[in-house]
Amino acid sequence: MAEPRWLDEDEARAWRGYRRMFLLLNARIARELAEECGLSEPDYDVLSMLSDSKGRSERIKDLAARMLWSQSRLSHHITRMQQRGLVTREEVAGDRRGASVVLTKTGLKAIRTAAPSHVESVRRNIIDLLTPEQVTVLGDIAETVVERLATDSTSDRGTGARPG
Amino acid sequence: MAEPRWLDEDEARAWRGYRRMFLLLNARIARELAEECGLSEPDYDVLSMLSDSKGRSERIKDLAARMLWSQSRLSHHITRMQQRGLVTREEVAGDRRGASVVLTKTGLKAIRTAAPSHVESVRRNIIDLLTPEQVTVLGDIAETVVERLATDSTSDRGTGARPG
DNA sequence: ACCCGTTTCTTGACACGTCATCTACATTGG
DNA sequence: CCAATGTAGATGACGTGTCAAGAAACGGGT
Repeated sequence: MAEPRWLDEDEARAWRGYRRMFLLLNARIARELAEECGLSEPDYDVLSMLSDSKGRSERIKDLAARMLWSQSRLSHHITRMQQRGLVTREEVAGDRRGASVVLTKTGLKAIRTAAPSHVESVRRNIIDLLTPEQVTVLGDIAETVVERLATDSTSDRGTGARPG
Repeated sequence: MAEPRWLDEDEARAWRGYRRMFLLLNARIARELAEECGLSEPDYDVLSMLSDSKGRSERIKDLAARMLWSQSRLSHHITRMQQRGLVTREEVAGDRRGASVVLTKTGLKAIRTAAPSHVESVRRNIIDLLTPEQVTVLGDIAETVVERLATDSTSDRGTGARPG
C-alpha cells in the first residue's frame, strides 16, 4: 500500500478534538440526566421520540428507522424500559407480525420532567459556549457528514459495501 | 421551574445533527476498522497510544489519564486485549502496586497495519468532506467544549450559573 | 391453494463501560 | 514503629449494544 495521506495538523486537531469532545460531553450530559431524572440518554431519546408521535405510540420498525437504531437494539431497550414501566408493547391492527411501543403515563411524566433539565444541560455544556456562527457551522458539518453516510449506508447490519 | 430556554432552530439543528453524525460516523468507522483490521475503536486507541509511548509501554494509570478513560475501563479492556495477544501486563519497578501495559509484537504489527486504512476511513467519512475552514471551526468548537468540561470536573448543576 | 422469499420482531451470546467494592501497597503523622 | 489515609489496580454485577439466528406472518407468482 502506498503511503497514506496522514492528517495534517489542523485535521488531526479537529479529529482528536471531536473524539475527545464526544467522550467528555456525552459522559457529562448522561450523568446529569441520570442524576436529575433517573434516565439514560437512550431512555431519553426513546421517550422524546415517542412523546412526539401521534398517539404517543409508534411501530417498532418505524421508530427504529427514525432513530437510526437497529431493531434489535430498540427491542432490547424497550424490554428494559417496559420493566421500569416507562413504555408498553401493543399489537398492531392489520399486521400480526407488528408491534408498537406505547408511552405510559409514567413515561410521559418522566419525559416532561426531564426535558427542561436536559435542555439546560445541553446549553450549559455546549450550545451556550459557542458563537452563533460556530453553531451554524456545526450544523453544516453534521449535515454534510450525515447526508453522505445516510445515503450510501445501512442502519442495521453491515452490507459490506466497501469502496475500493 | 421557570420555562426553560428551549433550543432555537439553528441550535436544535446543530445538536440533533451532531448526535446523528456521531451515531452514523462512529458506526461506519468502527465497522470499517473491524472488517479490515479486526480491531475495535477502543482497541485501536489503546494500540495507537501505546505505540507512541516510550518503550511501547505505559503505566495503567497514566495511560488511562491520557486517554480520559477510567482505570476500570482500561483494566477490563487490557484483559480482553491480552487474551488476544495484543498487549501484555508487566510489573513496575519501584511501586509494587503498579502495572504497565506493554505492546506485543503482534500488537505493534496490528497497529502498523491498521493505521493507514484507518486514516483513509477518517478522511473518506468526514475530513475530506469538509472545507479547511470547517475543519478549523470543528477544532475550535471541540477545544472550547473540552476545555470547559476538562477543567470543571465537578458539576455546578441546578443553578444555571456559569463561570464567565 | 401452495410455495418461497421477505419483512417484522425477538432472543441468546458476547463485547463493552460503569459503578461499587476489594486487595495490596504507599505515605503521612503520631 | 504503627495507625490512618490515600493510591493502583482488579473484579463482579449490571445495563447496554451488536450480531447471528430464529419464529411468525406477509405477499407474490404459479
